[in-house]
Amino acid sequence: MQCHHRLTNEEAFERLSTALKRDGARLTAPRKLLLEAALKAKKPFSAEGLMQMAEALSETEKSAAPDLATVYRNLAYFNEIGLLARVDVGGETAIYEVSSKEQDHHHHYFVCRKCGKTEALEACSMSPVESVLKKKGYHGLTHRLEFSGLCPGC
Amino acid sequence: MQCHHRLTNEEAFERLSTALKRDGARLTAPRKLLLEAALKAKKPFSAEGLMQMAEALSETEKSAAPDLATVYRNLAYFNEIGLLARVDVGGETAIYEVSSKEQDHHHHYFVCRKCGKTEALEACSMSPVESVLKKKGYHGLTHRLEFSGLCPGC
DNA sequence: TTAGCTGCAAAGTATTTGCAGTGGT
DNA sequence: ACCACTGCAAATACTTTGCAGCTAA
Repeated sequence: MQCHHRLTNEEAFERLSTALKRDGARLTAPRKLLLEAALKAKKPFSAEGLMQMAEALSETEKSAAPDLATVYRNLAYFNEIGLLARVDVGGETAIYEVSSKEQDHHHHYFVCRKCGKTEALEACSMSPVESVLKKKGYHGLTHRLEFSGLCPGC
Repeated sequence: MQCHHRLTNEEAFERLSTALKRDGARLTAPRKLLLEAALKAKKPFSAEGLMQMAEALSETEKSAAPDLATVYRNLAYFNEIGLLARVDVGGETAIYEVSSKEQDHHHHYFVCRKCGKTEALEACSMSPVESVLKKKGYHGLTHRLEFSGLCPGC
């Protein structure tokens, strides 16, 4: 199993247009700009962060930067259709990242209970739980394994 | 490996008093009330939720219910000393639960990306990653495995 | 007695919502 | 033309912080 293989731009836009058609939703300029910004991101981002990235892009394109409320609304939509995945790492702000190509994509983190330091881990171990979920009717699965405790310095 | 074996009340209070001594901190009435409330909880709780539970208890004891700010301060302290563990399940509010007896305690959840429905899972699979972390100097480890996707109804 | 802790109130940050106007399809 | 979507602004939710008085050790 492979980790961290994100969707390509083409795959992402195709997934979006399929969902849009299905939902009777529209491909607006802010929507497109936000997805482009998300795809360029090298790290998970917050709503605020995505808006700033879109802001930077909007100078290239002729459109204006999207409003924060619009960012939140689209983040929710992208998450719902599986384009982005919400990643809850200890902090107070919700952060997102582009979903992986594989259904069984997952992430490993370590979060220090004291200083909040986060470290990404490499090792992978696929859980047998996922197959149980699939049998129950869950779909579009993603999973995340997070460790917490105290880091060497704390 | 066993799951969901929470600390007993005695163990919890002993862990607290040890930490208090070490930190030069004090066992105050609100602190005690909050821990008692947390220990009685049958489900993970938010700051608001813990305050309400403490409120209920405070009628039995003769003390008053703690202020919300005090709840947040103690939640942070309890989390730091490993008495409680912060559990980030999709939502916007931080929730906590009483830590397990074992160091390698973990939780399995499924969170629906659309309706937010959360389901607790039973299966366990210990990750080999934890031993790597221990070698690196991390301690007081806990881990959590969370699945997300769409539930049968969505 | 001396800090740590608390309640209260105010500030700060994150996220959501109402609404009138704009723009995809 | 219809209706989803947007920007703007206000509302809401959550969490943190400052401070003066209280109290455990």
